Amino acid sequence: VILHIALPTPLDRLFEYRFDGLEAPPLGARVRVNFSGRPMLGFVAGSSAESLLTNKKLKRIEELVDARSLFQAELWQTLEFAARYYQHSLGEVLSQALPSAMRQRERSREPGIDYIVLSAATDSSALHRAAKTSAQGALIELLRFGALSTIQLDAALPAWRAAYQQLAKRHVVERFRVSQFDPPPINHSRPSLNVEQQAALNTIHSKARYQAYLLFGITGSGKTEVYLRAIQQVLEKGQQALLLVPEIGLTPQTVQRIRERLAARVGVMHSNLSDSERELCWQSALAGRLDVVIGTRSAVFCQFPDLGLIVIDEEHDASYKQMEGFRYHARDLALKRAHLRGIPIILGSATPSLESLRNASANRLHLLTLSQRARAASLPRIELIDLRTQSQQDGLSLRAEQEIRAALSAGEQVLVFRNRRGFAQQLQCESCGFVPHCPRCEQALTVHRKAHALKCHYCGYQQPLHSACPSCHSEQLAAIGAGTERIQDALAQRFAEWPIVRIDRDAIRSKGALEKALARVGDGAPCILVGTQMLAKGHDFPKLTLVVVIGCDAGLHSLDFRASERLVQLLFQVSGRAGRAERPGRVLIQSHQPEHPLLQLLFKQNYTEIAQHLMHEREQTKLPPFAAAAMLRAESADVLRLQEFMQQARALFPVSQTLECFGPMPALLPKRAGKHRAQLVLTSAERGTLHQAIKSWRTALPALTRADLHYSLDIDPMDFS
DNA sequence: AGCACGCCGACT
DNA sequence: GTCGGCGTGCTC
Repeated sequence: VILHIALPTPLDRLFEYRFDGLEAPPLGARVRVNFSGRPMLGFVAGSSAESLLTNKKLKRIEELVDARSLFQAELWQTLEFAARYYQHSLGEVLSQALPSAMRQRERSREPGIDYIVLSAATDSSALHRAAKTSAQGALIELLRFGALSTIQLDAALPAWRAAYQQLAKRHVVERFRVSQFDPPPINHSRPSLNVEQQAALNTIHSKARYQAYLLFGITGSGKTEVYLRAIQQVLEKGQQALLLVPEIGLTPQTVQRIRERLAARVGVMHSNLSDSERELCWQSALAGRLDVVIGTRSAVFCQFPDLGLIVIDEEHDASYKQMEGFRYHARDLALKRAHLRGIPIILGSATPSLESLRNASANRLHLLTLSQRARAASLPRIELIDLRTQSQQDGLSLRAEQEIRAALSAGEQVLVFRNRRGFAQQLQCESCGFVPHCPRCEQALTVHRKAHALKCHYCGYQQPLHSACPSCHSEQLAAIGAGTERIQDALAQRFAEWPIVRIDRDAIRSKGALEKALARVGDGAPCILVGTQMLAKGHDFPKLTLVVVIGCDAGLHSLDFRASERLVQLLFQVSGRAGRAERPGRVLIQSHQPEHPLLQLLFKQNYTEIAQHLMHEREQTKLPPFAAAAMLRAESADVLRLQEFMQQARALFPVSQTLECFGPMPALLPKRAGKHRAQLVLTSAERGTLHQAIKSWRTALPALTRADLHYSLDIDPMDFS
C-alpha cells in the first residue's frame, strides 16, 4: 500500500511512502519515516494502491507508531479545514494540535499523576506552627481539605515546590502517585440565578444539537455562573466540557473555584506547564479521566470520549489568536469543532468582538444578554479629566491625586492603570535634543530607573542608563512620559502612609509573585494598585472603588485598525474592577482629548453603542468584520531585498473589483531586532474570493524569496503590527 | 525549513 | 593550490 503522509514541514503537500501492511492504517495515525535524511514523525493522511513515483524515490514507512488514529473524526475534520483555511501545511497543523511531547517521542509514558497530601501523622498543632503568610503555611492551608495533584498545586501556589521540600523533610507532607485524576471534595454551595441568567440557561439547555451562543453580559453579571451551570448539565449527562480562557485569565483562583464548584475532575492546560504535564492532561482527557478541561488557546485541540459543550470565556481576547507559525484563532476553530460535533458552544464576553456582534445580528450566533450586575448596585461612573486644563506631575493630574486621597481616607482601594511599564517612555537631552534609540528597532528606549538601564520593549535590547548625553555631554537629561515605575514612585512620595502595590511584567517576574502581590491587596485594607493590563482581567477586588486611567490617548490614534476596539474593551474591563461590592465605583480617565467621540461614548457605559460606532467605521473603511482580510508579512535585514520582494508580490496579486490590496507598507514597527519589516494587506467582501485568490497567488511566492528574507501569511490578522 | 551541491574570492 | 561564502534546488 502507498500511504500519503503529512509531515511537520512548511512544505504544503503530502509525501508518499510504501507501507508493508496488508491494509492502510487509519487516517491520523503517526508513522516514523526518513525524510530527506532526517527521522521524522508524520501522520497518515491518505492512501492509494499505486504510486506514480519510481521505486527508487519511494521510501518505506519505518514504523507504524499508532494502531489507531490520534484524532477523533470531528477534530480531524476541523484540522483539515484549518489547514485549508489558514493555508498552512497539514503536517504542521496536525503536529501543533498534539502536545509537544507527542510530536517527538513515539511512545507516551503511562500517564500517572503525583499527589501531595498531609501526612496521616501530622496533627493540628504542627499545622498551627507553620506561619499562615509563608509558602509553607499556604501549602498546608491548601492541603487541609485533601490531597492535591502537582498540577493543581502549580495552578494554586506556583511556589509550592520549595515549601514542599521543607515540609517533606519534617514529614508533615508526603507524595504519592496514582494513575488517574480523582475528583476534588464536593462543594455544593452555588449562587442562585437571577431572571436573566435563568433565561439564558434555559435557552442553552433547550437545544442539545449545534448552536452557538453569544453570552453578552456586563462585568459582574454572572457569566461564569451561567457557564458553570451549563457545564454541570452536560456533566450530568455523562459528557465532558471544554472551557477556554485567555492566557492571562487562567488564575489559580479561577481554577480552584471551578474545581470546587463543579465537584468534577478538572484538568488544566496552559503554556506554563511542562511538556509532560500537558501530555498528561491531553491523554487523561482523551481516556475519559477528566470531566472538564480549562485551558488557553491550544486546549481547543483537547479530546474527550464524549465532548458535550465548549465555552469560550472573554471571546474577544486577542490571545486566542496564535501569532506565529500556524496562525489559527481558537475561537473560530472551536466554533467549527462544535458545528462538526453537533454540540452547543457559548462565547462569553462583557465586550464582544465586532466579529461576534456581527455574527449575532446575522443570526449565526444566538444572542443572550445579561444586563444586571449580580452584586453591585450600579455601574461605575466615568469621568474625564482634561489634561489641557489640569496641571500634572509625573503623569498624575492634581484632580486625580485629590480623588485618590479622598478614596484612601475613606478606607477604600484605588487602582491606577497605565498600560506602559518602565520609568519613562524616553530619555531626552535638554541641551541638544538627543533621544537614545534601540539600534535594532529604531524605537525610543524606555527608561528603567531601578534597573538603571535603557531597555527596548520590542526586542529586549538594553544598555546602561547614561549620566551624560552621548552626543553633547550635557548632564541635563530629561525623562519624558510616565510608565508604571515612575507613577509608583510619584505615588509613594505623595501617599507615603498607604501601601502601593505595582503589578506589571517587571514587578511580577518570578513564579508566585503575582499571588503574593494580590494577597497584599486581598485583605481589603486601603492601598494603591499600580499596573498594566495584567491588572485588567480576572482579579476581583471587592474594596476597590476608584480607578484612574493614565495615558490612553495613544490608543485613539493608532494606525492599527483594531486599536480603538481594543482600547474600549480594555477600558471597560478596567472600569469593571471598580465597585464590584456594595460601594459604587468611579473611573477617572485622564486625556488630552476628552472630546474624542470614543471617550465621550464611554461615558454612557453602553458597549453596544460604542460597538455600533466602531462598526460604522469598519463598514466605511471596508475592514473586518465587513471584509475578509489577510496579510503578507515579510522581514529582512536588507531593506532593498524586502522592498523588491513586496513589490513583486504585490504585482502578482490579482487585484479586481472584489479584491483589494493595500501596500506594501512598513509594519507598525518598521524595524524590529535588526530586521526591516513590511506588509501587504489583502481584503475582499467575499471570503471565498479572497481565499481562492491567495491560494493560487501564494504558490508563486517561494520563487520570489532570497536568502535572508522571511515571509508569512496571516489569515484574519488581529493587528497591523 | 533544512541540507547538500556547486561555483567564485582571500588565505597557507 | 584550498577553505568557505551563500545562491539554487530538492525533499516521497
